[in-house]
Amino acid sequence: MPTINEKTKRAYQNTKLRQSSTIEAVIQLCAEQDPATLTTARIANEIGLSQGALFKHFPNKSRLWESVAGWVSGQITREVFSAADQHQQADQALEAMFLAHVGFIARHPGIPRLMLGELQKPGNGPAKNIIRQTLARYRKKVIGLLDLGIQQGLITSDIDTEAAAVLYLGAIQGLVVQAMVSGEINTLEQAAPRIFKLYSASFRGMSDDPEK
Amino acid sequence: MPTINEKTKRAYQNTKLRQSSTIEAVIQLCAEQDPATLTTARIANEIGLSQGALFKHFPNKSRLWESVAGWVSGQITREVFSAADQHQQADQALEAMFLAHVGFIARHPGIPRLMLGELQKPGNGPAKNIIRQTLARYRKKVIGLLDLGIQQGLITSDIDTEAAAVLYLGAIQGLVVQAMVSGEINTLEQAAPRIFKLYSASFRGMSDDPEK
DNA sequence: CAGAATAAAGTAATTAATTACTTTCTTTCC
DNA sequence: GGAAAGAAAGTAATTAATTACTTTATTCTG
Repeated sequence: MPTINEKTKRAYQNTKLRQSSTIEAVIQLCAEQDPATLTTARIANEIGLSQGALFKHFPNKSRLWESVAGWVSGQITREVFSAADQHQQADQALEAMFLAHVGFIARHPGIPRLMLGELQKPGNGPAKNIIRQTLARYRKKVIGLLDLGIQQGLITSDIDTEAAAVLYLGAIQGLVVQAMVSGEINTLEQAAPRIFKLYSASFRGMSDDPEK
Repeated sequence: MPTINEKTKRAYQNTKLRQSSTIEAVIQLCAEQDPATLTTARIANEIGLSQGALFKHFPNKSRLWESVAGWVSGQITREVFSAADQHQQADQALEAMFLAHVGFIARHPGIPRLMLGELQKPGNGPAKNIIRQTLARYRKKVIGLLDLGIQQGLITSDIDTEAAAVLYLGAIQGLVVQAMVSGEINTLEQAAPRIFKLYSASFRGMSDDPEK
């Protein structure tokens, strides 16, 4: 009953399977290579396929990137948002989101390179737009949670929510880029809580510490 | 006495002049194009030179990138550090540094793309190392100022300085990437003080507001 | 067996670098 | 100071390698 390991066993796989293998391979490869230098030959080789055969499953390279961007967008949104939705208190939701995002990146180290690589390109490519929309949705979620936190009295009411959203995303980026530079992806999850604690100090501010 | 406008007047320019023109052109081009797609032909055309002639002034493309990285590193370090050194109080120095950095990027919008593009590449290319060292030096400067601020009683003594340095760089990155995504470089300098104000709230924390 | 999947070979375009040769600038020497 | 000689900077064309994508023929699979 070849249900689970169908991917590795069968020699001839249908397009749907090949597509998902390809996306997985691209994300894997981005962990060790600049996306801009990723060739169709390298991708095909990674999934044990000839270069030409790749084009039976994707009409062109641009569409391939579009698929990858779509997968990343869906996955990151699902994981991060669901982490947030498990908490009633806004500050806890923000922290859960933060840690979920960093954890996701730690499990898929190629993704920052992938996203930055797309945003790098000027103009409005389809893949870039997907990433852009994902960031915009993310931003709105953060602002929404900050507003909720103000209502709940957990966040200073005089906070600049737009700036706080930028700083939130910047905190993640800073963390990730720092890890990318030093080549230590393993330190990511370890450092994440420290960064968030500092970040949250900017909007807790006040003197009231209910838990201590 | 052809001293000033030598660049535009002379048809045959010496290597030193051509090198600086090339660096300038590359940074200019990065503002509107992905560095990874920048060809020697495009660069040569920008400075009014044939493609082949470029190799009279640089032995190869890699060395060209190295020169560009070196220029960026020197310039950013000089401008940002000198801005910081004009203040005695650590918090003011940090703010001046922050604004100087953002201002520098606003004047050279291609630089983030350039630096991110280099950091994108895995391995240890010479150009990447220059960028890496620049960031490391920058990080140390920030940590040094935070320590000074603690001594001066301007910064909470229980602060996690390493995390604060990461968040500092992340704040700039977040700001810049946000602007890159939305395509609005003009909003950069406008938003910068708001971000820094929020950032600094994370280490001022306490209730004492000497100025209000 | 019929259709889908694959490998293998081919194409046209692009790119960094080289080459053969020309033009301009700089130095030398009378 | 001015011509002659040499160094430096320039062009235009070419090369070898690489790339995304196509075509053809073969092999697997329901």
